[in-house]
Amino acid sequence: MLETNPNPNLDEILIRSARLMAHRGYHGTSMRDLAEVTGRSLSGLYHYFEGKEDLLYLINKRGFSSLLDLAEDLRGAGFGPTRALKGLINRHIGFFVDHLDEMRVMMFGTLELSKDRGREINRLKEVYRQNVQEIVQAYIAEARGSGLSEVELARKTYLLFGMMNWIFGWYSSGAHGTPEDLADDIFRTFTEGCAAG
Amino acid sequence: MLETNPNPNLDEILIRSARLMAHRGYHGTSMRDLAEVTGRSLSGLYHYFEGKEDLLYLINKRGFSSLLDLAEDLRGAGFGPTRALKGLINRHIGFFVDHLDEMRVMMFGTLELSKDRGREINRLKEVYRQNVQEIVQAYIAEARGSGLSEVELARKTYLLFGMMNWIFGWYSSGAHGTPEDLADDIFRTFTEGCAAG
DNA sequence: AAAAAGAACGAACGATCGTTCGGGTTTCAA
DNA sequence: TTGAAACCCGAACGATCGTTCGTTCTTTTT
Repeated sequence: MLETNPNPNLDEILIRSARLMAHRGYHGTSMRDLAEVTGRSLSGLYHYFEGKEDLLYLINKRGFSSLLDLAEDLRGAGFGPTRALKGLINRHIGFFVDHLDEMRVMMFGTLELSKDRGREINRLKEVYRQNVQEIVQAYIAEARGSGLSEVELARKTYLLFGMMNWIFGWYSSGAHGTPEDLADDIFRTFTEGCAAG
Repeated sequence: MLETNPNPNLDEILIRSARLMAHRGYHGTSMRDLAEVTGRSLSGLYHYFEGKEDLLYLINKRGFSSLLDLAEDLRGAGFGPTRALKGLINRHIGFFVDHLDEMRVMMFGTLELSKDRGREINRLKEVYRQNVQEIVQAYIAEARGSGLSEVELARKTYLLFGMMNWIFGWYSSGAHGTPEDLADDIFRTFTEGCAAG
């Protein structure tokens, strides 16, 4: 028997809220807007959340946790450097495209969160970034035979994140190819440059 | 005699406003905050601007116009594909780092602008993007001997923008090298892949 | 010196914000 | 069938929002 979702309502509220916040920003979206779009009354929303910040926190926490799960799944597969890098880009882009609105909200940053919650989310982000950085490091070590300085390695990792995350502003699967095409393009550009293929 | 700034007050207001908006978002920054940080009274601000949206519009318009000027300067220099691409990345990153806060505001999008003003800013963005795309196209045509489909070319251009623009979230010149190092890293990664050098 | 224009201000406007409160339904195990 | 827990609501709270108003001080022009 399949495990049922422990709280389908909360899931749907978060998804619909992210859809609104993605297009208006956190401060630009009111609790009244969120109540309307989730088919509830304003006060009814507070049955599920302590406040507006809760929504932003949960969207971020679930999103980055999922990304982290994907990365640690990949680590368990025991791929070599090339397949690991390819797999990571595929998973990241796949998740991104499947959760475009939540990812857009996550890209805006966590400055509206409380100090503790902001730190928690940034910790998740940083752990994920280090996972990716290890994969990048392994790939580069294999491809060029020698390592990179810490600064250079971090920079390269950020450049990869740039290519992957910037899609929040332009990608639509209709006009720019399938997610698989996109992931493949990023992999080839990052490993061989833009004239590859 | 040097041409003097036609309105130094307005310039400083825009810069200080961008600094605040970059860290709190448009809706998260109140006119009272902006009045305080610019050393003026709330109502005194309205002597320079019709309203809050004016500030966002002017920050965007001045920023993208400057980028566009840089790109058309470059076109006038008559460089070959490789030097043109290198020059563009250098200029873009240089301007970005010199105007980090304004660029951060510009990255957030223009959804808070009126329909007409939003269209105007998006037109500036699109013209700049096409300038960059032509440079990318010329480089790829030379490097691999054959062209790319329209979809692939646009995608590659967006990937370059991703590497360049994503720095708004992570780059600090102290910890990640000089702007010149960064621009060089992006150029080499985009043209030869992450293991180049 | 007088007049016009520019720059800045405190006080207040209506609107909307996030949140709270007191009370209703519905659901379901005991 | 009864009672408790979960779910949901309309109405209102104080705070803050962007904006406007009438007025004063300062600078420039005539």
